[in-house]
Amino acid sequence: MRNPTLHDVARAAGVSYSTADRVLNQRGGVAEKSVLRVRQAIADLGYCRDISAANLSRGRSYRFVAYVPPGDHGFFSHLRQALLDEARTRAGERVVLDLRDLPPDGAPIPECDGIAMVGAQTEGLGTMTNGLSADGVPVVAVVSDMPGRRLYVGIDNLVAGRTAARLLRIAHRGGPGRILPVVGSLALQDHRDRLTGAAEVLDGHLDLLPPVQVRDQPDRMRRMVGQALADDPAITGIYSIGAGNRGLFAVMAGMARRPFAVVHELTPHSRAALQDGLIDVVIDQKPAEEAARALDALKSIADGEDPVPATITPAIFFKDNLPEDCA
Amino acid sequence: MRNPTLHDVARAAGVSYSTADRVLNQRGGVAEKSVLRVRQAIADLGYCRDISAANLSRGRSYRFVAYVPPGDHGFFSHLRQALLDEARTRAGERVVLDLRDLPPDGAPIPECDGIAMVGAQTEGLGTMTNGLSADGVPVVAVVSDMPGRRLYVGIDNLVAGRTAARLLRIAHRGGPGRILPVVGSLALQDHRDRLTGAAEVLDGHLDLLPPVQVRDQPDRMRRMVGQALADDPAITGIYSIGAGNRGLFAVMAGMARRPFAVVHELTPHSRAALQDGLIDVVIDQKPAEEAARALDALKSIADGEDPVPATITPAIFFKDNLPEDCA
DNA sequence: GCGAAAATGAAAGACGTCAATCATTTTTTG
DNA sequence: CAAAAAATGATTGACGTCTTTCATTTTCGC
Repeated sequence: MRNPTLHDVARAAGVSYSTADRVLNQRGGVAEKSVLRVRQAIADLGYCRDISAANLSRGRSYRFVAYVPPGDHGFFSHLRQALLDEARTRAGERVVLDLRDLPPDGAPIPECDGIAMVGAQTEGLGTMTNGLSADGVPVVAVVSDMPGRRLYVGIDNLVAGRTAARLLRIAHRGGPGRILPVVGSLALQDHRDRLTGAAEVLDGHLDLLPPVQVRDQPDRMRRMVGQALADDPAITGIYSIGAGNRGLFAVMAGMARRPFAVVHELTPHSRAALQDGLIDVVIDQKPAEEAARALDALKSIADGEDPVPATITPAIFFKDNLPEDCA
Repeated sequence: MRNPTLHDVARAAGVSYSTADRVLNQRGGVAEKSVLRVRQAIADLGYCRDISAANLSRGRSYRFVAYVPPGDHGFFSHLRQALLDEARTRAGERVVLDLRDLPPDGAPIPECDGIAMVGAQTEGLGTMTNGLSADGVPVVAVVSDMPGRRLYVGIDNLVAGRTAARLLRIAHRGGPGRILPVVGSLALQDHRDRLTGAAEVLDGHLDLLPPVQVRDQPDRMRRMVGQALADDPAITGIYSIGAGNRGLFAVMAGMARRPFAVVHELTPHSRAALQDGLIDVVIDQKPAEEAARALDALKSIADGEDPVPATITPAIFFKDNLPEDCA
């Protein structure tokens, strides 16, 4: 009925609790045949160490540090909130989260059991190998991947780009069209990935114009996209890959026949634009889910398990399937 | 640094551990002013009971029962597998899941800490009030809602229908079209909801034909949809609301100019059909996520917390954003 | 102010694991 | 075979909470 304990395992293996413990926790100094017998007993009984009891005993808490780029609005502020919320609901499971701004290059590595950080353009933690920072702390990349991390939790941006392109193709019904891609910067891997994915699916079906770079700035977005639309009235679709979409919405609000528009990230602004019919699709990476999965992963790693690479499938929102809670 | 313990709370409140415990666990027999002082101390220190320790002490395990309709293929078999997988990864957290077929009416209620069941057409557990079965066991509805449950974990079928309709509208680019809805049965609330949602969004834009009922049977689907398409060559879109889609794929495979097709649930068959271009969109309710959220909810309830109503946003799959793992 | 009732305090043994110590047995080595 | 080394067993006190028991103090009604 109840799960077997390590005592049961020891008894079944015909060894003492100490020996079973030495095997389980790899303390060494155990004869090969004893190791095998204990392993066998563990397998036979289906023993599964009680993590709660173990953590209680160790007096251990999961101290995690999350690094998120600063900014008190937009996507990253959502992510921050999601991380804090998620950590709070796990407070009873001894999870303590320390949320910080992305550190400058060469900042000291905090003493903790794991780090979640937005990858991207930063080198904050210096070189990492085997998913560990220089001090041996496991690092999980969130939202944006980075080299050397132990695990990446986030959407596949290539796939996101392909998704956007497929929606654009559907909206053109197989007919011709000209698509304007708008990126924050081509220096960002994420943006390049989305663009590449889109190009793959559009290729041979719709024309993909050279991308406009707006540095995630609304006013720049407004100016440059407005200009592009004026220069080329044949534009039938827009794929906004980065941030600063308020500028896009402003442009769209002033148009009679709008091109089909796909943007990223559900925010109060994009939500309103969707509802008002200024844009057609929002591809959202669900920061709440990313936060939850990131903490799951950090906990798994801290427990010595193999973290399950939870792929986040981006949500696709239209005017008609917006979630009720204001995001 | 470390979380305060109940001892700390007692000390801060100037009472004994016993009294603090009596307040925390509502054992009664405590003077009002002591209750207030303890509550204050809990708030001041931000005390949060260590659930692991509590469970360890109680020798408690979370014994949950899940009722899923029988069948060794298709959606429900996915759901079963997802539930088992999810339970296994939580075995270390004392979660024990007993997976059963949906019981006949009036079956005895198992002794356990919570029940997850697919709602729908069953009355298996008899009357429920306040989310509790007759024996006081909390019940969570999964996939399909039911009256009297404590919480529903699943997608909003109205929204799913609206989503499908929006995709159909996009695919028609504002032009005219005739949409054939295919349901399993109009007796199923879920199917009616999806149809209603679709009707809302299509209204005034595309013609929605009377629904075909195929009882989730592939051969019936094949026959009836084939007939409908032959009778009305002007059909430009199909929304398959229920199961039995293999029949649909067979019909589509024999057509030169296919209507735009939206179906539900990602299965090996629908996946293949999507990749082969036989259909255009799959709306999936992500059984793995539903399983995870259902267990989350049951655990929360068992811990006496208020479960967070985790809305599941259906995933929208095209040919280009299919997940890698075979579903 | 006296007895009864209510409130409080003190203590102890679980729960399953960890981590350490020390004694004892077995195996290896020369 | 004796000594050294390796392996094993036995035991103990945490960790934070639950639960129960029993003794003691405070409060209340009359």
